[in-house]
Amino acid sequence: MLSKKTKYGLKALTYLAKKEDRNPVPIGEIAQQNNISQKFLESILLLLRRTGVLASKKGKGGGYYLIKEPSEILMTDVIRVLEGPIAMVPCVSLNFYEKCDDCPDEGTCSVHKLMLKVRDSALEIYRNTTLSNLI
Amino acid sequence: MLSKKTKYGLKALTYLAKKEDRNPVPIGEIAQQNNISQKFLESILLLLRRTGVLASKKGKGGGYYLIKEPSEILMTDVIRVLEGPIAMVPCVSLNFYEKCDDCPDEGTCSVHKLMLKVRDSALEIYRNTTLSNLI
DNA sequence: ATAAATCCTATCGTTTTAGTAGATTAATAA
DNA sequence: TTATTAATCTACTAAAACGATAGGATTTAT
Repeated sequence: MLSKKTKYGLKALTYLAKKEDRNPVPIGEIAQQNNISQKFLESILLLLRRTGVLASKKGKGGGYYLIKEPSEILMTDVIRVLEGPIAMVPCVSLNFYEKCDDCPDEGTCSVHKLMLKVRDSALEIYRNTTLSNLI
Repeated sequence: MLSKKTKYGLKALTYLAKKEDRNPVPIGEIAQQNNISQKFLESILLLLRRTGVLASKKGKGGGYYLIKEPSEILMTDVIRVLEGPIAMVPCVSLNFYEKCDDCPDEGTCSVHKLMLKVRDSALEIYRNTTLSNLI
């Protein structure tokens, strides 16, 4: 299941991308327009800022805004920040690889085999989808 | 993330599929050979039996065994039983559809759009993969 | 100064996950 | 019939993750 964090994060990014200008948009507006708990969204936008997807401006007239063109914002990056690994098992993860402690040999593991396919197909989509494709 | 339940279930099924005969295999053997907690595996195999993927025989000489050919056992069925919906959001699920309460219109929802693609690609794989493909 | 906004830390209730324990039932072999 | 083997059923539990919420500190524009 996709976490609400990812869901809300994607909605917020899309909301910002839809705006004509790139002026700062306050959290309150984003939260209201998308039916998201403001406090929860705060932490999500903060995370997106810390990882370089968004920038923010403090104080009156402040808010969050995109620093890159929507067509430059890849889903691979967004999903990895919000949801974590794209792979469903660590042993097939590119960025978060970990060996399974119960599995003696990845080469013959059925789960590994299947999840590798699933990861590849998801990756294919995320790599070829930008924020602008979602508007 | 794939649950251990699904992972263990898949491993157990593969283990059974690899055997030449279709004689009942006791839980203990499956658990040991695959480094799975026996008690946990019990509940998983029980679930697979109740949903018609496996059959069982009680008492001495008993155990679990496949009732269908591995090539007849589709990943769509196995995954749905063990992991639940293939879709990452209920609003794009074929078998477990639910409307999002926060979303006014699926047609314009960016999350919906993206997750539909992801579901389709996963479905494509699961539909075209059987247990025999994992051996 | 004041209002508006982000930033930061901590906490919290609920649900899910991954198991464990123990008793019961059924089949088989002796 | 009795002992053994193995599935079945019910109940419980510890830990982690999830989805928030609370409250204050800090920054900026007017």
